Order: sequence, then structure tokens, then C-alpha cells
Amino acid sequence: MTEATNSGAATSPAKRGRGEKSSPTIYDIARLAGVNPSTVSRALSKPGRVSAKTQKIIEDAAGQLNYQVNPFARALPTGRTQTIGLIVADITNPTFFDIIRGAETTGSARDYTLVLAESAESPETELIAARRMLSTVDGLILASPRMDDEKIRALAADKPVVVINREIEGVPCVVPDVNKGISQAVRSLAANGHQQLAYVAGPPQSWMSRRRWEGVQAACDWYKLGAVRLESSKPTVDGGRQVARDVLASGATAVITYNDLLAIGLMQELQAAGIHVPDQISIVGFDDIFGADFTTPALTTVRSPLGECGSRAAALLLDMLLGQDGPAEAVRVDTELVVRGSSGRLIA
Amino acid sequence: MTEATNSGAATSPAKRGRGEKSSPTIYDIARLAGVNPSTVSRALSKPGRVSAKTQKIIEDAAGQLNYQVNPFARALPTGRTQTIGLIVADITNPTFFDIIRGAETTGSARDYTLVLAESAESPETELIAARRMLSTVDGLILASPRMDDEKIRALAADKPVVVINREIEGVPCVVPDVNKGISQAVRSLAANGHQQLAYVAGPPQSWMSRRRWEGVQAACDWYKLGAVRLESSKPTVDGGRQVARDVLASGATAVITYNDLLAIGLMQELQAAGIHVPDQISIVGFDDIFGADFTTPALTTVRSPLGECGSRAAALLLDMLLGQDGPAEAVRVDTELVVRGSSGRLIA
DNA sequence: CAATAGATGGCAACCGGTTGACAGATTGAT
DNA sequence: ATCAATCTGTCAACCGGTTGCCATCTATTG
Repeated sequence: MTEATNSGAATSPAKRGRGEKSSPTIYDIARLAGVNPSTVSRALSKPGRVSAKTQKIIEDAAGQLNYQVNPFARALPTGRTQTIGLIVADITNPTFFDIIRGAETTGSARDYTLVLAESAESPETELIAARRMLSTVDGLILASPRMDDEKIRALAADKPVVVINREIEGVPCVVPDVNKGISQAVRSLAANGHQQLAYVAGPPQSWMSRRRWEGVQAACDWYKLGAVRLESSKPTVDGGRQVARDVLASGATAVITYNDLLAIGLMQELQAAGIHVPDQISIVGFDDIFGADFTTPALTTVRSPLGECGSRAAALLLDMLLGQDGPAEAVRVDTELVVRGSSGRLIA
Repeated sequence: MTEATNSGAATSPAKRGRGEKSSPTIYDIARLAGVNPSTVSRALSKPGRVSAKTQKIIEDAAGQLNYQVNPFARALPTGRTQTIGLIVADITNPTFFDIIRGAETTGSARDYTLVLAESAESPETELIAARRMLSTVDGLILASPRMDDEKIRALAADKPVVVINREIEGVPCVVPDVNKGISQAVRSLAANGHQQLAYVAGPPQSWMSRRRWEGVQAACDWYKLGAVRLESSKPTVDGGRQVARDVLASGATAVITYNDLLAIGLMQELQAAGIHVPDQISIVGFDDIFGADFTTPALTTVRSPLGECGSRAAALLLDMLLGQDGPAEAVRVDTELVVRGSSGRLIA
């Protein structure tokens, strides 16, 4: 017996790449506890399947050996990996920081590890990343996906998928409900004397950008403001700078942008042109990203609770992994207007 | 033949959790190509080990079946997982965004997947996360780790580890070389008439904060400026606000902070108190994080190429996985002063 | 006290690749 | 033509858990 242990220990050390003292297995525990490996396996993963007495013996032995399951060995027969994947369109975009964080936090709270990939805003890269991931994770979160509904549904047919920032029939989704925040914003602008509003749109293929424009239109209708839509070249600070001349040309005195980056770039450019914000033009961003309050004046913005989206999506996914059905309806989280200095009374 | 394929497809569908049509294996390929599974394995992972002819047959068959290796099955006997882990102290801290991005980008360029975890600034959580990860990744990157040198060395003994933002004897490290940037900053401040400088320190256990203070001291010595060190409660915008009164009390006309967040908070608070930046006090941050140029005036800062650190660290790690030795010396990446509006001539 | 149901542990096959050992086929040198 | 050296493919064991099935043992019931 001792001899067996010994020889076992003697053969294995060089096994793992870099001198890792190959960790104890259920076989080691079984030998120590005097039971069959399968019993150890059951004791460790099927509560109640073995008697309390043996359970204890095995747990003690496991503790003594400082046992840790080998995730790969477990994943192989079961397919379970204790891992969730997250694909974001652009890692440099701070919008996603909070989503990543939310997902990581609730994931690790339930002992799931987060695997991260970026699609670089490309539908093709996204699909490839998703496919590659799908085989190694238990479920997938897609944040602001750029690929077709069809492709996403196909992925969702294979493994649980949750989508953030987009609604897709038949796939569980978590989306900020923009209406509340937008209507607060438009009401506030109307109350401050604005009559003509411009919406600076995001990428054409962005579902969320369309959604926000619809919300703006509806709110402007209600509050009797004129609304025009302006296109941006890209949803970044730079894109915001570039759209400044269109904004001026539009004659609007209030601007709502697809996201905060556009708003910040726009504000910088307007200020550089000698225009006073908010006295001459009010600017309202979207998302309340990190840094939105660094500007002078600080940016008024419709806060999307991105962190909450990430964490809700992860929670949803984990529930689905436990066998629950995804919600039939999209989960909506409320947005709200955060009033800071970049919006205010129009001083004509 | 067709029948075999067919029956294979027919028996397996219920296998994987949620109707995943269990993917083809090397056995399927072997059957289709009329060779032994081990030959398939070799053809697919040991270039040159099989003849060009069979190689082609097998590759065709693999392509036809749309084969993808099962990472777990591969990981089990080999230990290789095609995965690198990254542990950051705080996911909300934008400093790490760039590091994450750099690591993800160069990792995925070499077909490695990034696994992410956060330590929430706690040495204990960090160690636990690291241990848990270590068994499932090929190598680990620790960004601004908070745990003891000893613990890190212990981890490094098991698997390749690369550390960012800290130097540890015997462990490969990637650190910004602060001297160049700091001396540019101090020289610029001296040239603008400043004589008394304050350094606002970061967390006491931060290696990098000490390092920066040493750099500031040395540069101030050289340029004949007085330097005092002030403590901050926490390295955030809020911490920056709180340290404002100490800064004023110190009589310094120029401030270098441990990081940009402190600088931004400090600037906000000073401005709120009616102090003009940079006419009365110059502020220089550290890192050039996302948003550092959103402020008015935009923040002058010593840029740490965090993205490059992340990507260099990942590259280093991947090289080590290929069997190369880690560098004996820490890899240093240059910092440089980015002059924006928050620093300038002292107008007494 | 016999019959039976339920609890518990063991056996062995299996998940899907990897790899050392080996044998048959080729090739080349003599 | 002979023999060694090299190539190439096969066999089978193995990585470390999981799980269906069965045997045994215990507790319950008539």
C-alpha cells in the first residue's frame, strides 16, 4: 500500500509542465479513506448519495490532502465548465467596463469564472469568438452584439445565451428601458425653454441607437419639441467633435447624443468654437460612463445602469444553467436622468 | 459510411445539456479518413509526424466534418489549456482597463483566451483567485498585485507568472519606468517657476506609489525643488478631494499625484474653492487614464503605457509557455510627460 | 422469520484527446 | 541482393473525474 503510494508519487512529479507537484486526485483520497474512487466522486458532488459517515471520512481525507477538483476532468464527461463567456464589442469603450465588472462580480460570487473576448465591433469577429467560446463555456453573454438576430438565435439554440443592450425575439435579453430617462431629459429641456432638439445617432447597425432615437422622437412629440436626427461617423469623442458643425447648422439648442463619448467630444468642440454650454446649447449624453463628471461643465446624461445590466445578465444566465427557463419578456432596467451642468436654461 | 455518420448523429444528440449536437471527434474523422484516431491526433497537432498524403486526407475530413478540438479533452492529459489568467486589483479602476485590453488583444492574437478575475484590492481574495485560476490556466498575469513577494514567488514556482506594476526578485515583471516621465514633469514645473512640490501618495502597500515618490524625490533634488509627501485616504477622485486642504496647507504650488483619479478629485476641489489651476497651483497626474483629457483644464499627466504593459506581459507569458526563460531583469516601458492644461507657469 | 424495499458502496465503461512503444513499410548504402 | 536506418501508422494506456448498473447490507413489513 505504502509502496503503491510511493511509486505513484515517484512516477508523476515530472508530469506537469513546470515542476508542478501534480495535485491529489480522487484516487488519492479513495486510498486514504479506504473507499472506492466513485464513492469519493459522489461524496464530493452528489450530496446525500453516500452515508453521512463515509461522507465525513472522505471530506476529512480531502481536506487533509488539500484536494481540488480538476476542472477539465470534470468538464470532459459532463460538459459543465463553471465558466461563463462575455463578448463585448469594444474593450476600450468604457460603456462595457461596468458590464464586465457586473458580470464578473455576480459570476464569481456563484463560483463561476468569467472568460472575456472582444469583437472589435465586427460581426464576423464576434461570431468567430462566440463559436470558439461556446464550446468552452456553460453559457454566453453578448453585450451589444453586432451580428444578425438569426446567428444569435442559432447560438442560443446550443447553449444558454443572454443578450445585453438589444432585444431579440426568443432570446433572453437585458436592456435599459430608455423611455423613462429620455422623457425626463426631454421634459427638463422643454422646461428650460428649448424648442428644437437634435439627436446625434450612433452606429447604423446599433439596435440601441435606433431605440434611443425612437424614444427621443416620441418624447419630443409629447412635449412639442422639434427633433432632427444627425449621423455621427463613429461613437467616440472624435466622432462627437466632427458632428459639431452639423449640430450648429441644425439650429437645435439642445442635443441628446447616442452616448457620452459623443457628448463629450461635441462639448469640447463647441466650447473651442466659443459657444457656451449650457447657456447657448444644452448637451445631454447617454450612459453616464466613467468620467462623465470630469468635464466642465459636468455632463448631464441619461444613466444606463450598465453594471446592473451585466450583473442581471449573469444572474439570468446562471439561473438558466440551473435549468430555469429564460424570461419570455426582455428584462428591463430603468434609466434615469442625471442632471449636471451641461444642460440648463437657454439664454438666447 | 453514410450510415455510420448518420447513426452517429442519431445516437448522440441528447448527450450535451441543451440539445447541442455533440460535435465531431477525432474518432469520427478517423472513420471518415480510414485511419487510426491516434494518426488523426498527430496530424492535427504534430506537424510533420504523419506523411503529407495522410495529412491532407485527414485535414479534408476534418474540414468536411467541421471539426473543432475539445479543449477539455486536450487539457486533461497535457495540462495545456490555451488560456491565460489575469487578476486585477479593481475592475472599476480605469488604470486596469488598458491592461485588460492589452492582454486580451495579444492573447487572442496568439489564440489564447483571457480569463479575468478581480481581487477587490484584498491580498486574501487575490491569493484565492490566483490559486483557483492557476489550476485552469497555462499562465497568470498579476496586475498590481497586493500579496507578499513570497506568495507570488510560490505561485510562480508552479506555473509561469508575469507581474505588472511591481518588481519582484525572481519573477518576470513588466513595469513602467517612472524616472523619465517624472523627471520631465519636474523639469517642466521647475522651468515654470515652481519651487515647492507636493506628492500625493497612493495606498501604503503599493509598491508603485513608493517607487513614484522616490522618483519625485530624486528629480526634485536634481532640479533643486522642495518636496513633501502627503498621504491620501484612498486612490480615487474622492480621495483627491479630501487631500485638497492638506495640499493648500503644505504651501506647495505644484502637485504630482500617485494617479490621475487623485489629480482629478484634487483639481475639482481646488477649483470649487476658487483656486485657479494652473495659475495658482499646477497639477500633474499619473497614468493618463481614459478621461484624463475630459477635464477643464485637461490634465497634465505622466503617461504609463498600461496597454503596452498588458500586451508585453501577455507576450512575455506566451513566450515562457513556449519554453523560453523569463527575462532576468524587469522589462521597463518608458513613461512620458503629457502636457495639457493643468500645469503651467506660476502666476504669483 | 421470511420477503421486500431502500440505502449504500463498488465495478467498469466512458468523456475525447495524447503519447510511448512498436511493427511494418520505405529508403538508401554497401 | 542484404541489412540498417528512417518513416509512418497502429495499439493501448492514460489524464481524472462521472455515472449507470449491480451486489450487498440494513431496515421495514406482514
